[in-house]
Amino acid sequence: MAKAGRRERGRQQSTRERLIAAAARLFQERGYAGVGLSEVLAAAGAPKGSLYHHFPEGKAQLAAAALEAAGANLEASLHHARAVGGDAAGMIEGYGDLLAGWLEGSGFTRGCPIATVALEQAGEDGVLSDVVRTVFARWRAALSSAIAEQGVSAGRAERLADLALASVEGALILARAERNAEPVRVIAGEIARMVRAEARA
Amino acid sequence: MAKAGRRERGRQQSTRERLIAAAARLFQERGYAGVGLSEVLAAAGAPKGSLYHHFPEGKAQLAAAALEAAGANLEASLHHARAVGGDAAGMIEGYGDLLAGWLEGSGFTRGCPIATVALEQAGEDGVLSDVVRTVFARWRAALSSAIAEQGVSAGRAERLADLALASVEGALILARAERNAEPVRVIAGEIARMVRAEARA
DNA sequence: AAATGTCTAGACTGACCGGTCTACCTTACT
DNA sequence: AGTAAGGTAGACCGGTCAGTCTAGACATTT
Repeated sequence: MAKAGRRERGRQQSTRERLIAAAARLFQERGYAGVGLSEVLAAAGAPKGSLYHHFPEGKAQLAAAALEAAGANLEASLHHARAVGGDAAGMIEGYGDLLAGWLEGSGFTRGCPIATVALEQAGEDGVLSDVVRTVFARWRAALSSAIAEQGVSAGRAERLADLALASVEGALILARAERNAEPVRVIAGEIARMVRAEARA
Repeated sequence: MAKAGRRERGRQQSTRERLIAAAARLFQERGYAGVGLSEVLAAAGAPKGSLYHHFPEGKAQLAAAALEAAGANLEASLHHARAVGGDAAGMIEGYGDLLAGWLEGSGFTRGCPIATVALEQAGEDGVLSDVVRTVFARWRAALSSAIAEQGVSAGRAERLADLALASVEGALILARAERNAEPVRVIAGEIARMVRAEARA
């Protein structure tokens, strides 16, 4: 059986996975500086020793792993929304619906999983800024390739992808501030309409 | 001379004003939790006693005053951009240019003066959340009234204002992450074009 | 000049921060 | 059985956090 350690008991998560999940949720809710390690450890049910065993470089490394995981997760949802929604516009609408649902389901504590940290860290240059950059790039690529497949030129598709991404990110800020998910749906719908119009043309 | 204390020496700022200015800049750059009071005090050149004299409720009260001041400042810039730009679309373009200039001038450390704190505090309900809400509301009102004056219906104008606000906020996130102000200008131009089209119709 | 209220000044406090360290438990291999 | 490796457990460390407190500087009023 080679590698099956205690971490494979049933379908429970390993300590490492629990740490990442707890960190992702907390950083999403209150940002990097706003969350202490003790809180992450409590949420994950793990002692400090485990954290520094799995993430020897500490908080920043844990946060990088958490943002990466959350980014990959949302990227998968994007691709799923595209498959379900049919075209790029449907993808954007589905994406907006998904996020609006997250907002409402969490009492507006969870918006974009990386935006808060992205803003906090925008000035610094460390691992976190790098992760943020690559996650955004992947989301943009997913959007722009979907738009380009609708017969929009590559350059124009990238612009529209930027616009879609920015609008939804901004809508999430407004929605969380007002505790009302409507802006997210409205704005996603608005952008979807715009993309649809250009795809037809 | 009644009220002229030492604070009126020349055109220097009072301690209170320096505290607010320093706090506004630092919170804009790195968020609420990411900035310690000692750092604000050092930047303002003031001792702790002065802070707690002017802001007896401490950090939160200082931050509220700082966000309010920054919000009013940007609102004034919005109105100015409207006067200079001629119409609502010009206002949005001018607004984008202004923010893009801030970004570049600060090495991408300063974006929206309230967005970072808005996201950090979105879950909590304290003074800060209230200030964030009212500042966004005032920005939106400035935008939507300008758009409505172009012959767009009130309801539609509000939607477009939401879209403009959200897009620019989101563009600021992307721009700071990538250290490139272009998205801000491009997206502001895109929204301006959209508003112009609807105003003509 | 005495008194008053405003503001400055910074030492100090207890709590919490991220990070280190040693000890121990469990599993796998021999 | 013995041992090494992987992982868990939490006490502990210096530093920094927001906030309190006492003292005094300064300007104005009486």
